Amino acid sequence: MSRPATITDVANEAGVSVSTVSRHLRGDRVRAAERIDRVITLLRYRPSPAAQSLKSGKTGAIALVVPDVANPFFAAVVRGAESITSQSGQTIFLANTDESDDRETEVIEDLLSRVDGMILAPASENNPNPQRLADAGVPTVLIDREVPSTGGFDTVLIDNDGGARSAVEHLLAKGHERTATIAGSVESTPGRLRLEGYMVTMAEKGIEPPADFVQRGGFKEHGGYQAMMRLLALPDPPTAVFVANNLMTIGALRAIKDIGVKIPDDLSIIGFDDHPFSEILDPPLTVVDRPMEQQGALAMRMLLSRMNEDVPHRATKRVILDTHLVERASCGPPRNSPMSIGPRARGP
Amino acid sequence: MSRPATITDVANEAGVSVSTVSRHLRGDRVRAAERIDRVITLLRYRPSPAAQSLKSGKTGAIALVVPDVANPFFAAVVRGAESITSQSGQTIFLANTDESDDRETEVIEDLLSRVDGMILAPASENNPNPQRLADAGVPTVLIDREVPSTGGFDTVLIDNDGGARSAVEHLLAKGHERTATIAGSVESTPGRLRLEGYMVTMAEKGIEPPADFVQRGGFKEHGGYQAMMRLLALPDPPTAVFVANNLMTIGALRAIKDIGVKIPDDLSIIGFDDHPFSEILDPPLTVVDRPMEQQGALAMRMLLSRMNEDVPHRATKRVILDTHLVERASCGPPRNSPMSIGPRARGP
DNA sequence: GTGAAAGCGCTAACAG
DNA sequence: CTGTTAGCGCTTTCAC
Repeated sequence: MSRPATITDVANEAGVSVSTVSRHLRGDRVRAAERIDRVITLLRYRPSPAAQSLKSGKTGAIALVVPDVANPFFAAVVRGAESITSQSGQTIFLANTDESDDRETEVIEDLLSRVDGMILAPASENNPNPQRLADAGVPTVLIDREVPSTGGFDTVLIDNDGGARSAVEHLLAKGHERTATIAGSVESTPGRLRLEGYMVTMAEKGIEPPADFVQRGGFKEHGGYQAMMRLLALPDPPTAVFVANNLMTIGALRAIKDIGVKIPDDLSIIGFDDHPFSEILDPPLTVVDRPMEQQGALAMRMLLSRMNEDVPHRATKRVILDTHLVERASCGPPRNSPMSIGPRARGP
Repeated sequence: MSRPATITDVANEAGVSVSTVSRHLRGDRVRAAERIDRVITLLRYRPSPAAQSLKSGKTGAIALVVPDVANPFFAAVVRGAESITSQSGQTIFLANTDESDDRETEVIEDLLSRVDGMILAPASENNPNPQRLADAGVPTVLIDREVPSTGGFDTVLIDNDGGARSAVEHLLAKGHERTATIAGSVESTPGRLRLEGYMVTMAEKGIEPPADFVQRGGFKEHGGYQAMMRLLALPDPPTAVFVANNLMTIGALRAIKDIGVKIPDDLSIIGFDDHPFSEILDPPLTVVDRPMEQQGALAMRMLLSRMNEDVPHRATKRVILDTHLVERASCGPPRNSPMSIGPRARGP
């Protein structure tokens, strides 16, 4: 518990110079290798990251900045990213922005000079933070969300539009002309694109949903609850709802339970992002799923290769992963529709 | 995007010495204050954390090391801890150990010299990592889990034993002599104590559960699934199960669904740790809950005060937070029991 | 109030 | 292969 040993302590104790110790540490062959190793363990020597990075300009760390660590999607992204770095010897610093641009600014300012690279899921699209990173020369890859105004970032997205489309088409195919949506934060890429996917798909079928059928939920459970409550209170409520993310879906389902609406008889519901509990709900939840860990792993691979680059300005990569529909049992035909005749039908 | 500005650049540009700039930055009154500020923004100057900590020995960062960021409990702990640091100007580095001692060792070795303090939920109780931190002189507070062998840490626990007891007593009160448990990792504090709570409470009622009634689930969803499958495959299965954490409960419920067992008619189930989805399950899940964010906030407060300490060896604090039972509808009387007579009874 | 200068622990020339 | 030495950017005496 005394003062931590420095490289000088090791050198003295081993009877060599600091450069020899340093070389040995970096992998060069040295005569005193064994002796140095012995002294290192004896003294519990650990190189000081501060000194190393002051000298080298490298920190050996990567930041992973996400809006919500508690969201199972981002937890999966973290797992995916970690699975890649475990090879590379880089440390990951995880940070949470709570879906707030301001918090994100703070976090980034703080991490900026402590890391060699950053994976960022920006809280919103019109947000100067990624540009800040670019200005500071920190290699950055954007994940799940992009910032159109300031190009030049490698990005790993999913097909939000296509995912939303497949969800809405699924509902439409069951006969739900009265399909509503609970959108996330439309300032963010997934929020905007999933809403767009809903609107466009509806329009293609010649349906113009009433304004009330588009509710905002802000990506959090509470927002999903409120939004569903508003939908259910409508004089002429929807027969189906597309909820644009996992957390909001939990909230929406709570509202549905509180009101006593029956799924799928009274209301069909489809979520975005799968979750282990989707299967154990009653009825099991139909969702749009996507390769979450893969998204994290890919982003990390892209970042690593970007960081190891000699020429800093290679062309920008933008990859879009596919979603797929996992059909379970939360979507049925609307009540009173011709399609609802059958064992499940209950109406007059 | 050129070389980041240093304090020397600022000093030159402002026409003062570096020490004046440094003093201004640290809050001293300086004549050139305004001019310096202007130059700082002009040059986008940011002090280098590496240089600062090399000089001062402080890093301005705190590590929060948990076994599983994806577990909603730890996500809540993170939120709680962040709510405290946002005042203190410290950065939080979050790290994941995946419930593995070895991974934890790596992570800690890596973070050791990058932070001023650490909040750690050790993967297991017989694990040298906390001792490693103590040896290195890093102020540490343990959360949720302790390491009995090496005392001397401030610790924030919950009443695992009492929580388990209340769960088992709840089941017993409904008439379930045949109560089984799905335990977490018994190498960890909560795993060990919750199992102990189960055993002791059963014993007090004069019940000795068959060996098969104690299943290990390792705190992950998959383990809970497997464990419940084994329980359900028993020639004489339990009528109630106490599952020792949230993730395993999801797995257990999946197994129950797969097999087609009905809750609570065929089987009662009680979980540990509440979750938003507990309410939307059918039937809603009865659980033992605890103040999660508070646990994180408290740990951070204790760490901060420990870090600001002059005398390094104040007496160790150990706080234990209470749990409470949230009764919903997943526990009923056992089938065929006298208590099951009533509207819910279905047996012969 | 201010500036000059030493030095935190390490790496990377540069000489041997 | 090895040792000497000059900083990396910053804080902090120490003198003014």
